[in-house]
Amino acid sequence: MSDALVQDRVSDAPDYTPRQSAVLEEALRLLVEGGDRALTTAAIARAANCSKESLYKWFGDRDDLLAAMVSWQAAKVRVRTSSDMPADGADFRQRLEEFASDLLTVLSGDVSLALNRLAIGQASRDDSRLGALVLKRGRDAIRQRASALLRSGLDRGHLEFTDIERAYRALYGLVVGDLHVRMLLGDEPTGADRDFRRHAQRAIAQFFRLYGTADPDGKPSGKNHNQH
Amino acid sequence: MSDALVQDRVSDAPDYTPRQSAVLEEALRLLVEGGDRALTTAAIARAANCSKESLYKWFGDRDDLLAAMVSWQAAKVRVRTSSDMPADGADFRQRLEEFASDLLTVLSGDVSLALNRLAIGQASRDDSRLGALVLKRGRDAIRQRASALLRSGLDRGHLEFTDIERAYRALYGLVVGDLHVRMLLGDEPTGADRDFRRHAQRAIAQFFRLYGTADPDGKPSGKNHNQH
DNA sequence: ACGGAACCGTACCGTACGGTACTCTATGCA
DNA sequence: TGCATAGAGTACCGTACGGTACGGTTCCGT
Repeated sequence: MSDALVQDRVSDAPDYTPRQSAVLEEALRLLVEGGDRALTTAAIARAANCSKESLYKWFGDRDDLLAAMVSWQAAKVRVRTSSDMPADGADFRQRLEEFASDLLTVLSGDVSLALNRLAIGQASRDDSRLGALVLKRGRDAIRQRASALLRSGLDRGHLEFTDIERAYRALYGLVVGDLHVRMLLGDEPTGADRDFRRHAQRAIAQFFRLYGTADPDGKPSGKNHNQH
Repeated sequence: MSDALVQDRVSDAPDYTPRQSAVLEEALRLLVEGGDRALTTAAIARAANCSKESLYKWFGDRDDLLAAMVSWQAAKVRVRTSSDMPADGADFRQRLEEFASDLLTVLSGDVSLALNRLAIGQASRDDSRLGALVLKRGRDAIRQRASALLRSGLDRGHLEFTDIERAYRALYGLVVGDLHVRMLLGDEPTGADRDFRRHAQRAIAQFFRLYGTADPDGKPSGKNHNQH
C-alpha cells in the first residue's frame, strides 16, 4: 500500500475550483457550529450564497458533498512531512514530542471532531463511505508520518522494536489515551488535559522507556524486552 | 464524585417492567442491525409488538427512549466487581490482564459500538444528554473498576505511581490504542487484533514496565521514573 | 448588440419521521 | 354480567429534508 503513495496523493485529491472550495469551507463551518442537523443542502446553499441546483451539479449527491468535505479538510491539514531526518537522539526525541503534540492538537480541533462525529454517526449505514474515507485520509496519513519517524529512529539506533505496528499502537495509545473518544462524546478536556505539550512530553518519555535504547545517541542497549 | 457511588447505583438505575425491558431489547437489536436510521418509533413499535402510543407513555420522548436504552445496556453490562482483592503479584497481574481483555471485549461488542456511534453522532446537538450518559454509565464505570485495581496494586506494592489519573490513562492507551475509534469508524479489526487475550497480555506487560515494581511480591524498587 | 452558458433564488414534489388521536380488543374487577 | 383500564393497531397531522424544475440575472464570447 505504501508503494502507491504518490499516485494516491494525485488521484485522490481532486482540486476544487475556488468557488467550490468556498462552498466546502462554509459547509464545514456549518457542521462545526450546528452539527449534522445544520448540514442540510438548503442551509449549505444559503450559507454559501449558491443554489441547491449548483450544489448538485458540482458535487453530485449529498453524500458526495460530505465526502468532498472530508477530502478537502484532509488536504488542508496535510502536515508538513519535514523533509530532513532527525540528526541526533535529542533531535529525534523532540521530533516525537512534536508529533505527539501535533496529534493532540489535530484530534481536538473543532473540524476534526465534527467530521469524525459525522463519519462515526454514519458508519452503521452500509452504503456510507465516510468512515473509510476518514480512516484513509485522516488516521492512515497520521500513521504514515509516525511510521516514518519510528523507522528512522530504529535505523539510527534510538529505538528498538521488531513490530512497527505494535510500536505505533503503543505510541498512539500513550499519547491519546481515551481523550479522543471522550471529546467525541462531548466531554470538554479539563485543565490538565489541555496542556498538550506537557502531556506529549510525558507520553514520549514513557514511550522511550518501552522502546528506547539506553544510549541517547544510538547503539542498542539490549535492555528492551519487547520481543518474545 | 466517588463518594456518591451507592446513591448513583440506586437512583440512576430505573428498573423497567419486563415489558419495557423487552421493548428496550428489541430497540437495541434494531439499532445494532440497522443503525440509527432503523431506529424509528414506528420500527421499534413494530418490532416490539406494541403501539407507538405506549412507547410515548412508557418512555416519554424519543430521546428519553434512547437514554433508557443506554441505561438499560449499562445495567446489563455492569461488571462483577470481584469482591476479593488480588492476593499476590501474579494474581494481581492476572487481574489486570483480565481487565484489559474484558475492556477490549466490551468495546468491540456490537451493542457497545452501536450505542457509542449513536451518542457520538448526537454529541453535537446541544440538547442531547446521550454523550454525557454514555460517558457516565460506560466509561466512568470502567474507570472505577480500573482505579480500584490500580489503587490496590499501589497499596500492595505491585505498582508505583503518584497520579492515578495518568496511570489509568497509560493503561487504557496501551490496551486500546486507536482500536476503538477505528472500529467506531467501521474498520473491522484484522486477524492479529482479534486476539484480545494475547494483546491484553502484551499491553499489561508494557504497563508493568512503566508502573510496576521490580519485585513481583511488592516492595517498591525505586526504579520508577514516573514522578516529576 | 446578441446569444448562450452559468448560476442564484425560490418554488415545488415526494417521502419519511415524530408525535397524537381514535377504534377495537382483552383482561381484571365488582 | 357489566364496567374500566391498558394496550395494540392504524390512521392522521405537521414538519423537514433531499432532490428537481423554473424564472430571472449576470457575464462572456462573438
